Amino acid sequence: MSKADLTRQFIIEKTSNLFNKSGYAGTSMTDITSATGLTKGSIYGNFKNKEEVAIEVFRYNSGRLAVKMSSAIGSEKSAYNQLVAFTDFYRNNWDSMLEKGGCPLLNSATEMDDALPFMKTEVLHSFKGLTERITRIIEFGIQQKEFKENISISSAAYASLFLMLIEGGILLAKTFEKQDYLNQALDRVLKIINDEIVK
Amino acid sequence: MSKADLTRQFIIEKTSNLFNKSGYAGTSMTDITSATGLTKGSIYGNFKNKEEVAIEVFRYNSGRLAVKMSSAIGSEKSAYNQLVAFTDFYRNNWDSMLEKGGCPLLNSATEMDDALPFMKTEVLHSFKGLTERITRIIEFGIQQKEFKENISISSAAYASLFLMLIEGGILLAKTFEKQDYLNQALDRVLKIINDEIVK
DNA sequence: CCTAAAATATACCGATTGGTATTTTATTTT
DNA sequence: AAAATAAAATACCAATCGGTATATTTTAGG
Repeated sequence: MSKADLTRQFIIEKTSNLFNKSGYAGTSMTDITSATGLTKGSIYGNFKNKEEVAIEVFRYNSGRLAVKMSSAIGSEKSAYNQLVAFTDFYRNNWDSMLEKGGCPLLNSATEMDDALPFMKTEVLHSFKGLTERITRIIEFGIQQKEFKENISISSAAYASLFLMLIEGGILLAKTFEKQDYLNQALDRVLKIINDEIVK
Repeated sequence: MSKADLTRQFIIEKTSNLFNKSGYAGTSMTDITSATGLTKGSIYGNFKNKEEVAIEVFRYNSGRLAVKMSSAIGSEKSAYNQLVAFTDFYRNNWDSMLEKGGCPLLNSATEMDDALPFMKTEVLHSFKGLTERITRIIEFGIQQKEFKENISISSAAYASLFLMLIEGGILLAKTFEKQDYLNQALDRVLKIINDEIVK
């Protein structure tokens, strides 16, 4: 890893919470310099503009989420336990997610889709990655005869349904400052799994 | 209605989509003047600052949502039909909501809770109003012997669950540009009503 | 119709915005 | 250690930011 790459990574990490909390429009170059302790010349020596920093920060935030989730799910063998680990991931990491400014997918998606199209592709890609991951677990469970053969909606539909519930739960938990809302969403996800998917 | 009040209302209406789409940080005073055709002097003659415009715009946006929903629900007599009307409201008004920049509650809640606390109270109040409205319908249904006496979670818990599903559905529908996601969330709300609430 | 008041427009303010050219400082390579 | 190269700091840019004081226009009352 070259010095330049190291500094790039340093800038990304130091501003990751900043962008997630204040958004793209709400984060200034001065905010970035004070968060990193570097000067503007250094930032622009490593990134071509503010957009590029924001994109890399989003990739970092959503990437880290994906990695942490993978390690939580990966240790489980059965499809059922993988889905439980998926919900537990949100349950156990809520405090950490909250202090980082909440779910980067939710935050970026709401800011980007209207005014700032430059990151839409990134956000879309992250959402797809997450739903596909859950979809594959369900399909794996079906294949392993662990789950019903004829689930009433498609695996992908269940995956997106879970994501909606969880993102909605995050929204309310953050707004009302009560994790209970997220837990309620997660409990509902588990109920659906038990009632409709598990044999 | 005085001239001043009229102009205030005019400014609010003309900038309502602007704030909902670009957010508070992403909307400048110049944006406001071009959207209204008025000058800065006129804006500041009617509002004390940008914050006040944003607050009034949010009140207008969430208020209109509440009014339109009330008129959709209000014509129904039974609690069940009121809940169906509630879901149909989102189904039928999706296009309109989309071109206004999406759900103002979702948009404002995500931007406000970290960086801009001045509007948190407003957003919270709107969320509470919405959940209380649904809670009352469920309680009314129970009272009318239309719904089960012993629902498995509280009326308020069902109400917030529905809201999570719908806001999550809106998020995905907007991100993927497919109303199907919202419809899926709404179908799930109806399924829960039929399976767990209706006698 | 004239006058007082209210509302809007004009012109401006200092501060901050994103971004760049240039100089200074670190880091490699020879 | 000297020379070449890369990276970071300084100093600056025009443009825009939110906001205000003042002048002009519009409205309302007698």
